[in-house]
Amino acid sequence: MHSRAPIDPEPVAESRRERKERTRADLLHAALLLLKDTSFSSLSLREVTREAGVVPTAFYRHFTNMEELGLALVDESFRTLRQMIRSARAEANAEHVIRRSVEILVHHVHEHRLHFRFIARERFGGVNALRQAIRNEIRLFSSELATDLARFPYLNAWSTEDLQMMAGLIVNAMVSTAEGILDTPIDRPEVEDEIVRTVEKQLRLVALAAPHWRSAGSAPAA
Amino acid sequence: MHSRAPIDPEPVAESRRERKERTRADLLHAALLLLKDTSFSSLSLREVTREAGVVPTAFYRHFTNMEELGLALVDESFRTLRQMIRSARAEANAEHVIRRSVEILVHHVHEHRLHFRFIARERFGGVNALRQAIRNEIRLFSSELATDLARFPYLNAWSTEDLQMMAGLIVNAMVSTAEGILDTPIDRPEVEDEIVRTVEKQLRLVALAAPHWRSAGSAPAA
DNA sequence: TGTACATCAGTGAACGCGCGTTCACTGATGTAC
DNA sequence: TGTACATCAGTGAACGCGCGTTCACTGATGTAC
Repeated sequence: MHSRAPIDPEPVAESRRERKERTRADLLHAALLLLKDTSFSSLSLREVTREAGVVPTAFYRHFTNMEELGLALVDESFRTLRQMIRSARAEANAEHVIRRSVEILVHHVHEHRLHFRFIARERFGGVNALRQAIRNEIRLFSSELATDLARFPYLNAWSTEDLQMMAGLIVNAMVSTAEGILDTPIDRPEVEDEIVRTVEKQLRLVALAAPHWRSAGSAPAA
Repeated sequence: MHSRAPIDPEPVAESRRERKERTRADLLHAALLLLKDTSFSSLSLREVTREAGVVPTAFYRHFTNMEELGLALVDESFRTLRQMIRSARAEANAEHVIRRSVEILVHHVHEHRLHFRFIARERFGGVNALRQAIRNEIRLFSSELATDLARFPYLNAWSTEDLQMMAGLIVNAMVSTAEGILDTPIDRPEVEDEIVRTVEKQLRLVALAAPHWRSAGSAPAA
C-alpha cells in the first residue's frame, strides 16, 4: 500500500517525521492565532491544542512546556523580521531610502501581522524569558542598523556610540509605527496613511540633524 | 467610647467610609505589587485579595470585576504621570531643558516604578480596555507636549501637525527610556547612566534639526 | 445622652469549571533480516 | 519482496488544584428618635 487513496491528487504518504513537523507547526500557528486576543502568559496549553486539533497530551511530544513554545515563536517571528531587513538592505538607493524603508516596514507588518503583534505584546509582557529573548533580538537589530547608517554621508565619520544612539531613535520610531499599524482597523486606511506620513517626517527630521551633529569621532561642525 | 485604645498615639476610630477606602487602596496596591511579575490578564482576583489580606468575596464591595480594578490602576498611574509633567513644565528654563526633563523623568520612574511598569506592560498587553485607556492617555500627553514645544525658538512657526510629529518622536524616546530604566537591575547604575546619556543625545539630535525643518506653517529654511 | 433599628464591609462554605500533568494505551510507520 | 518486531505520535481517562462567583451570615458602624 504505497498510497492512501487513489483519488488523492498527491498520493504521497507523509513520513512520520513530516507529520510530526506539521503538527508542531500547527501548534505554533494555533498559538499565534489565539495571541491576537490575549497575552502569552494567559494562554493555556489546552487552548492551543484545542485550536490545533490535537489532544492536550500530544503537546508534550513537541515542547516541554508553554515557555518553550513561546521561545520558538520568538525565533520564528524574528526570522520573519530578518527577511525584512534583508529586503531593505538590498535596496541601497540612498535617495528615497526613507520612503522605501517605511514602505517595506508597512508591507511586512501587513504580511506578518501575527508575528509582529506577538512581538509587540510580549516585548514588555509578563513572561521573563520571552521579554529577554525579544530584547536581545531588538538590540541586535539596532546594532545592525547602526552599521548600515555608517554608509551615509556625514554619518561615516560618527563614533559607534553615536551611530547606536541614532539607530535607537530610528528603531523606536519604526517599532511605534508597527504598533500603530497593528492597531489600525482594516477599514480605516486613512489612519494608516497618517501614521506612515508621520514616521516619514520623523525620519526626515532626524536625517536633517546629521550634518550638524558634533560626534566624538568627527570634526566639529562649523 | 471615642477611642479604641488609650495607648494608641492616634486614637481616632476610622469611619466605615474611611475603612472602605483604605481596603480599596489596599486592593489596588496589592495588584500593582503582583504586577511586577505577571501581566494583568493573568492576574487572578484571588491572588489580589490574598495579597491585600481580605477574603475573595470582599473584592466585590469595591469593583465589579478585575477589569474595573485595572482601569482604576490606569487612572492612578496617569495621575502620577501628570504630576511629573507639571514638575517639568514648572521649570521653563530653556537652556538646560533637555537635561532637566530627563532628570525629572528618571526621578519619577524611580519614585513610581510600579505605576510605570504597569503602564509599560499593559500598553500593548492582552486586555483591550486597558490598552485603549492607556493609548488615550499617551495621546493626550503627546498633544500637551506639542503645545509646549511651540514656545521654543524656530518651533513657534511650525504647523500643529509637525509639532505633533516631533512630540511623537520625543515621547517615543522618553517611553523607551522609562522602559529601559525599569529593566535595569538596581545594582547596575552604570547601565542606567548609559541609557540617560543616550536619550539626552537623542533629544539634542532632534533639537538640532529644528532650525532646518521646512514646516508647512513656516517659511522655508535658507 | 440612650436606645432600637438599619446599613453594609467583610466572612466562610460551597459550586462547577478549565487547568497542567500522569499514565497506560493504540495503531500506523519504520527497520532489521 | 515479505515478515516480525521496534518505535513513537497521538489518544483518552483520571488526578488534584486554583479559579470566579453565589449565597446566607456576622457584627461593628451609622442613624433616627
